[in-house]
Amino acid sequence: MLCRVMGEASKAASRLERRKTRTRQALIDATRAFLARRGIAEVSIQELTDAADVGFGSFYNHFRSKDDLFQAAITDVLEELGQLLDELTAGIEDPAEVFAASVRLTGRMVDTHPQIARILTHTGLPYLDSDKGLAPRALRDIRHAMAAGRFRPGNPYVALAGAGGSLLGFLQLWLEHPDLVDEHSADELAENLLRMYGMSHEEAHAVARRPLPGGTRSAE
Amino acid sequence: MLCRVMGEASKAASRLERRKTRTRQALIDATRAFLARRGIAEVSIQELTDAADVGFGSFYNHFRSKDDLFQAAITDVLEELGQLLDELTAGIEDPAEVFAASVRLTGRMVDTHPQIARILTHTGLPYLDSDKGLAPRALRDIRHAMAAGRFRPGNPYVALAGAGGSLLGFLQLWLEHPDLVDEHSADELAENLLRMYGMSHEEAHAVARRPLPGGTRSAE
DNA sequence: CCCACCACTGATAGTTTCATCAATAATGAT
DNA sequence: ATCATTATTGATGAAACTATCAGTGGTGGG
Repeated sequence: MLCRVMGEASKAASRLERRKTRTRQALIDATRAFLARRGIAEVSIQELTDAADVGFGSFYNHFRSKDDLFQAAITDVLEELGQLLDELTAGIEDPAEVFAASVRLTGRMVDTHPQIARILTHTGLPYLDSDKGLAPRALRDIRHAMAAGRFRPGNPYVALAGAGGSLLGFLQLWLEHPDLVDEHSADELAENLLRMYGMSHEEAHAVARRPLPGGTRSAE
Repeated sequence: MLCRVMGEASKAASRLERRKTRTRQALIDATRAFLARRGIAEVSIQELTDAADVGFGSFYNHFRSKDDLFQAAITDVLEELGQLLDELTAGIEDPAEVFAASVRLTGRMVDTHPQIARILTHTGLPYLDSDKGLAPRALRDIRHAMAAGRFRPGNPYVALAGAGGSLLGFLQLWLEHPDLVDEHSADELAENLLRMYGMSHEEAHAVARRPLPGGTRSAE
């Protein structure tokens, strides 16, 4: 309590704090892996701590309950994804194209980040209205595009629910039936959504086929 | 094994068979109630049999596992809902309107059948490609409308995933934020989807505002 | 009326999961 | 080097859940 000189000001309250953060993140990461495989709640705390290579007792140092950990893990995924999309679309001027590119990139995640895609289909629906992660960003993009006169949906929340739900449905379809769908289908989905928001066929087609930024690949 | 005279031919293999069906349905109904409240799997078999007012041991006479029962309950819901929609839209000629009316009626279920709406948001996504329930009916409607030249989506499966996902997203939105949405929003959603499928603004608006069939109300 | 049959029932044993806690190890200041 | 502080750890007892099974009761044919 006496050392307030450099402890917090420097970066990350020196070591002890970092150790704490590290085990916490280990638990979250392990949980993310499980969330991708099975749905929620079908895993014991023991399995999670084992997978995280952490003592069983450590769990209760960081989380009140299993649900608490699940929530943290999901928030973690959504926030990471949201930031990734923000970075990738940072250079795009047309707000409608920002939206379309976000949809196309997220749709492609079945290919690029299958783990995250599975987490989304297993747990995404209740987070369509979350104030963190993807939802607020999508709402922001929709509003930008509305302000720019490119979109004319009625209720923007209905528009958001429609887009988010469509995306989840698309991911689910691709994951379960890879034969019916490919990566260009994600472009088609984006085009569909642009039409839904009031754009003409031609305009929607053009915007949804522009070159995509960044080709970040990873198997998570 | 000797009496095949009137046993099966009459109606429902006389009493013993009916008793069996009754307890089975009691379990399914109780499970439906739980599915509406919490998500899947957060309930013990004991709770289910208690709620169904059935002996604990009876469970294993009818279902192999809890998951088995959940599946049966969900199928039960979806099938009932599908048949209801079929009945209500039976008199509509225009296939595009059949589709729109189905969407509008399902969207309104937050108001008319909140229990079923909750089951859909909790468990619906994985059933978007099921061969029973709503999905095959929606696909049928989409194909009818395509054949009639009223819809021009690209891949009909992408179209289906988009519509189903949008609906689930809408239900979720309404359930969690009743202040942002009302029953007319369901019409707006249908209109959005019609535009997504290639209809013009005017046409979509007209079709999505035609009078709805049947006003079946029930609190389930 | 009696008997064979079938679904129903709840107690039980065996397993799994949870939350706690006292002991241990790591950290950082003196 | 020493010590107070704090995170980590795995063992432990309690609680919950599952699957089974021997017994009960309703059903329908003889």
